[in-house]
Amino acid sequence: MAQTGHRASADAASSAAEVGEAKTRILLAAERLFAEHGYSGASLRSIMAAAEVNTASIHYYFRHKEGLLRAIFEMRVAPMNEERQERLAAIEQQSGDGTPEVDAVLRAFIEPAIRRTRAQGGQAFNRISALCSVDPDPAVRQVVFDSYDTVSRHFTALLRKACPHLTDEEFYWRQHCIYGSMMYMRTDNGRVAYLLGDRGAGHSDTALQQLLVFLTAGMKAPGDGAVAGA
Amino acid sequence: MAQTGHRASADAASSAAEVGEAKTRILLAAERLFAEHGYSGASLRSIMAAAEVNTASIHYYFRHKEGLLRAIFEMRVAPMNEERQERLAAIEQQSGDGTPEVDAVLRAFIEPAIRRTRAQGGQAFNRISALCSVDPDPAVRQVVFDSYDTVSRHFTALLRKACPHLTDEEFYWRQHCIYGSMMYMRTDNGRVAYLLGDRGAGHSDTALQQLLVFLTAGMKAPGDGAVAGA
DNA sequence: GTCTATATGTGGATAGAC
DNA sequence: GTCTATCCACATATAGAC
Repeated sequence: MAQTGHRASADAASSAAEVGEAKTRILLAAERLFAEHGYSGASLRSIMAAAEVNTASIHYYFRHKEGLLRAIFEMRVAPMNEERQERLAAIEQQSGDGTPEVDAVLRAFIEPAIRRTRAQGGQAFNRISALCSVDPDPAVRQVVFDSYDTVSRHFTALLRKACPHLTDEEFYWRQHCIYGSMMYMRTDNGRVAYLLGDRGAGHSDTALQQLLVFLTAGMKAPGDGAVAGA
Repeated sequence: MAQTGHRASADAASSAAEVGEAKTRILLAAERLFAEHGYSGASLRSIMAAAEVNTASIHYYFRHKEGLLRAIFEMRVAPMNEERQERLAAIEQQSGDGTPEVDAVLRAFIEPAIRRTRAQGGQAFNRISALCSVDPDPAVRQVVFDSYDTVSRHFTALLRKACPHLTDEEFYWRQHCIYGSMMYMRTDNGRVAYLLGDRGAGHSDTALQQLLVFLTAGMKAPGDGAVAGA
């Protein structure tokens, strides 16, 4: 009830089921509408109507539209990134100077991003994240970059160590396949799960499983150097 | 010079280097700006300014913004789809009742889409196509759907025959990886090549090569049925 | 066919009363 | 902190003269 002065944090979602203070209602409504129509496609007016707040409140709490988007990202990405970092660090420590397992590195990075079915906004955010990651608007790209860059670098460095059979250029392009596959999976998965609610849980598991199998095989495939080995 | 009454066709790009009649200038300017800022991010005003035409001409030639987008798609996709269909049909005929090669089917579908470096608008369109394929706007999705659906179905059917080791659900999700990888590759590839001009040709070849290696490995990876074979 | 001027709608953001 | 009323920029689209 109190603490409206605090910035948007991870517990915003958990307290959502309760009475719903204005700020939380705005965040959840925005998340839903951004997922449905994209960032630029969802107007502040439609968000205000869905959240049942007045015209000025969004600017009061979030300054501007971009601030609202950023708040949503901070709310959702923080716990995801924590989990990713922990798991990546564990792999790093375990493998020492050797080459880590491709499969494990991919799973550590991807699973926390895909498996977000609880707190019903989680799946909607999957779709937002996917859409924003290819949005041409520099402001949007900046939000995405700020949210993911640190962990992504960590992931990339570790995955690179796991793929000594690839040249830098080969690795570069294959990484595109990883991000693209994740991105596409999240748009659809987000849409499906949004429509199906909790019934989408089974779908989500299969999707994750197939994604990991696919990407692992793709990264392990020999480069130009090795001809038929591996 | 004449034939301004004809609808936008494949030769619009080739005659672009000439004097440049208004309609062609609009098409090329729109292609460039849609690629740069996305469909909804590029205003008709900015397009008119770039094409050096007046406010009314776009509506005169294309009725509305969506008509302009559709004209661009028709101009670029028609030849691409022809090539795809030919190559898919060739594989189909060659393999008869047997199972076609995964590698060949993927290449037939993907190569015509990625290798579009000539007619400098080709790469810009790659990016437009990628962006629009995940655009939440129903009108945009309709344009994309109308352009690609027929050939996509053909491709899917043939690829399905090439993957008897997968269940329908496994196949469904792995297809997401294909479309996602293509999509992401095309956004970047389109951006890079747009900035680099013809110097991006080498990049384009490597990108295509790695994409095919990656996707082939991913699709060939055994499903749940087969455990360690292949 | 080509242009200028403008209609009409909607967006984000603010001022200022309560 | 909360609300109403409004500003202003910019979008698509059209009317109608030349």
